[in-house]
Amino acid sequence: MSTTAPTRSRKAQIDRTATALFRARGFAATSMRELATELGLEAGSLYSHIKSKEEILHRVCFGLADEFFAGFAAATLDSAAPIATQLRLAIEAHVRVLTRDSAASAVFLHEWRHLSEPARTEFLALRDRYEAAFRGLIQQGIAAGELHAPDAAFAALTLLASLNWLPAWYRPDGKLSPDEIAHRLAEQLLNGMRNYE
Amino acid sequence: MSTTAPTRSRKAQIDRTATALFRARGFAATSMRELATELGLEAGSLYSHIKSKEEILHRVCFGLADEFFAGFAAATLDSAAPIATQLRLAIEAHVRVLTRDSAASAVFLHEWRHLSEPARTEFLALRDRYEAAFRGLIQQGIAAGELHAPDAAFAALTLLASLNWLPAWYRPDGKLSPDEIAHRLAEQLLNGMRNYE
DNA sequence: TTCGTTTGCTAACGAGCGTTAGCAAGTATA
DNA sequence: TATACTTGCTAACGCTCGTTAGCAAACGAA
Repeated sequence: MSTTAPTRSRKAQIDRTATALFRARGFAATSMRELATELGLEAGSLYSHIKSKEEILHRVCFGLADEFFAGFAAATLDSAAPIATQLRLAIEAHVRVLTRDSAASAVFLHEWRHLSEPARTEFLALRDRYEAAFRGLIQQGIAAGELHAPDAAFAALTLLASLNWLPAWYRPDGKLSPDEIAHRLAEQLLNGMRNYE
Repeated sequence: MSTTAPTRSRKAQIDRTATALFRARGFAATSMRELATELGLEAGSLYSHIKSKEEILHRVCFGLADEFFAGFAAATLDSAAPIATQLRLAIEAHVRVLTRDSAASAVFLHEWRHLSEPARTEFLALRDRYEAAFRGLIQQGIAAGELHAPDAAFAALTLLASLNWLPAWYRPDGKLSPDEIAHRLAEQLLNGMRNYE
């Protein structure tokens, strides 16, 4: 294990730096020479650790997909709990993933289109499954009378859209902690902004 | 006027085709040769009509910014109207722009980062101004007791995030018309999803 | 007819791209 | 000390990129 540890860390370091660049400039506009320079290497040296540029993107996108699914599964473990509670937990889990690594999240959200087939199709299938999970939760909530919405699919899209905008403005040193952000998002989405006096 | 009409239309045709490609592949991953082929031209011929690839992006991004500002101004013309009404009108205006040309909207939302300075900074300033306009409206609503939210800035971000996800899934031939979409978005954002029986 | 504009072509430029081959130094294990 | 692996270099490959120069056909306006 100790023999492979240095490899892993160098590889992980490449992934991290690449993720930051992919986020800032986009996948296509980031060159391997830029990435190498950022790491203090020559471009060719990168290929002692990775197979291709796209391999990095693949790892980031699918790695984050795993995290999102794991978070959702944990949030809905207690299927007897009120749907509103499960939904709140799922929102919090989602926000936790987004805030733990907002650069990787931004890449996950925007750069997946540069995956070539068949990875691209596989990725979209995963994303659809995740959206469907939220949609199903909302549908259950409507059926149980806990939630109201004219269209669960529409509500799910709006909900995820609000959450997924987070990496665009979240700063780890901002005034709101991830938990506070998750709480406010859940409140606002569940209660709306209208004041009934 | 008839002498400049063909020019305009050819240029506009290039802009439209480029916008569709920029949306589908991203600005950096779209080549001028690809664009030319799509138009039935050779790459060099494009430069009889445009000055550079970035010029197209610039026109799309700043053109849409104008449309968003015009829509907001029209929605808030009657400043004596209830804030909830103005906000609803502003949401509808925003959705109308997004649905009228969802390809250009997607480029506006995601590809502005490929503008070079100083255009990039100018663009971000415009975007900030637009966000501030929504934030101001929400603040007024909170002060007037029509809306409730712990943080107007937070609420504005969430609201725009929900709206701006629209180009990602909107289809002109879908079952919901732009007006219905705008109405539902406004309802859901103002009322939330929780059911109070 | 003449003139200017629009439109488009071919050919090429310098530059940068992702990636590979071959080599070598360092390091940990046996 | 011998072995294997990690890490990184230099040099170069074939390719694509955005863009330009120069030329030519078509066409409306005078």
